[in-house]
Amino acid sequence: MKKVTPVKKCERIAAVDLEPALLLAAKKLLTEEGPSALSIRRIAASAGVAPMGVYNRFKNKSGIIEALFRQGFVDFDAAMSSVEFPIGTEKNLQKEYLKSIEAMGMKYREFAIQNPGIYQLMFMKSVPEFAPTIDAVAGAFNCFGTLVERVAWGQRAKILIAGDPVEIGQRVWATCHGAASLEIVGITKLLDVENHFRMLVATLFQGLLRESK
Amino acid sequence: MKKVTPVKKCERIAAVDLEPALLLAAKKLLTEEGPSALSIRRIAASAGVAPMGVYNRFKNKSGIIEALFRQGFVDFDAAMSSVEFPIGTEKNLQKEYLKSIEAMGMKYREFAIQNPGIYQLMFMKSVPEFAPTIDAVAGAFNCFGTLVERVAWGQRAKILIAGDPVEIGQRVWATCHGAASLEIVGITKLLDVENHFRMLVATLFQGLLRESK
DNA sequence: TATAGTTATAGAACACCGTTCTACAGGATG
DNA sequence: CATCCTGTAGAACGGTGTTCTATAACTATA
Repeated sequence: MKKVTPVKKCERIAAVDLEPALLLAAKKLLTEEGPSALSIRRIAASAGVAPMGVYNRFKNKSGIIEALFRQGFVDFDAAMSSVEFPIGTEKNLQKEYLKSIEAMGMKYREFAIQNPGIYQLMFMKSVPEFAPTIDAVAGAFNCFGTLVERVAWGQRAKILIAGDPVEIGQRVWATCHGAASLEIVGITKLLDVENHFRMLVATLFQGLLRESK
Repeated sequence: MKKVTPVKKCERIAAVDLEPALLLAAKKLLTEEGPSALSIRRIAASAGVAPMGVYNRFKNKSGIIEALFRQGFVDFDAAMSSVEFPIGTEKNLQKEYLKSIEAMGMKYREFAIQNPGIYQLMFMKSVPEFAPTIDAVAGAFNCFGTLVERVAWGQRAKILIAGDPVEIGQRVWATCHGAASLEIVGITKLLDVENHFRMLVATLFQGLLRESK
């Protein structure tokens, strides 16, 4: 028998583009019913296919969840990067800088509460059996770079205190994450959570300012 | 046949005190293998009993998890309350106050990283199918009262800025939780995470101080 | 002491889960 | 047309939470 070069997957045309349909179904289940609804059978059924349909497109359950994880960081990065940043008008620089920082904080919160399922998947290990691969984690850390750059920018402009911008960026991130995650899981007695978030970020940056009050 | 008053459960003497054994087994599984190891069958087997042994002591899986949840907050409260608080020596009051705040923060982190399974159960919805009852949540909020009191104390001593102590307490909590939870799930590039935690709390309180720098 | 009533127990059973295996249908290649 | 490969559905395996059933053990009464 003659040996035949296998037909490459990309050369075949699928009847329907199943992979996006599966991802969409998974995201929908995660958003509407939470992590425990994320089962292979339910994802497959939502996309109108047998469980094997998932295994044909992804390695296993972790595979499809990792795809959600990665897409989440892409969307997150887009959201954060959409926040305007001051150019450098000299006069009200500090004021404008802090305004854009506040806007970033509020954008962070907005992403978290509008995509709680994805947010928990990204930052809160909400699917116990899922651990992202090293590669996916590296991709996730890319968005952190944007934050670090903006911290470093504030330091160069003599607005923020000196120090490792990565470490200070992590302080900012931890602060936003703390408030957002407590809000998502509903651990708060506050009525105006949005204002609380704003005040928290403002307090942190008050402590990060180079100049005295 | 004569109607007999049922024997009350508390009057019976169990062969072994199974309930604590089950809770201990559950805690051990959670700590050593994570939330996905928390199955009725494994808990029961660890305690040397059939699955029904769990249902005889607790309503269902949520029941035994809620017991872990409640015990977690008791332990947490004990840890936090163990931190010394300044009496009021007038002279170095602010310094001592901030020192005790730092100690509380570090105690918070210590609890989280020494009991990551329990911490995630308490604050991070790590068991998707478990939601604490209203009663359990109310108990959980008790520990928050300690923090609020200490914030209010700092306000009365003119150390901290004015404002709703509950809201400000939540700022402190969110900050500690953000750093601790990111550390637990391993989302950080920092080498000295302990120092980062310390600096973060210090930064927040720098922003909460009434006096200028 | 003997009997009746209650409880806790083990084990089977049900529906679900992730995953793997098997058999089959459809299209591309020779 | 014959062959090969791929994607599919469905069954199957061991796991899960939960419920049901039958039995054993224990308490309380006659």
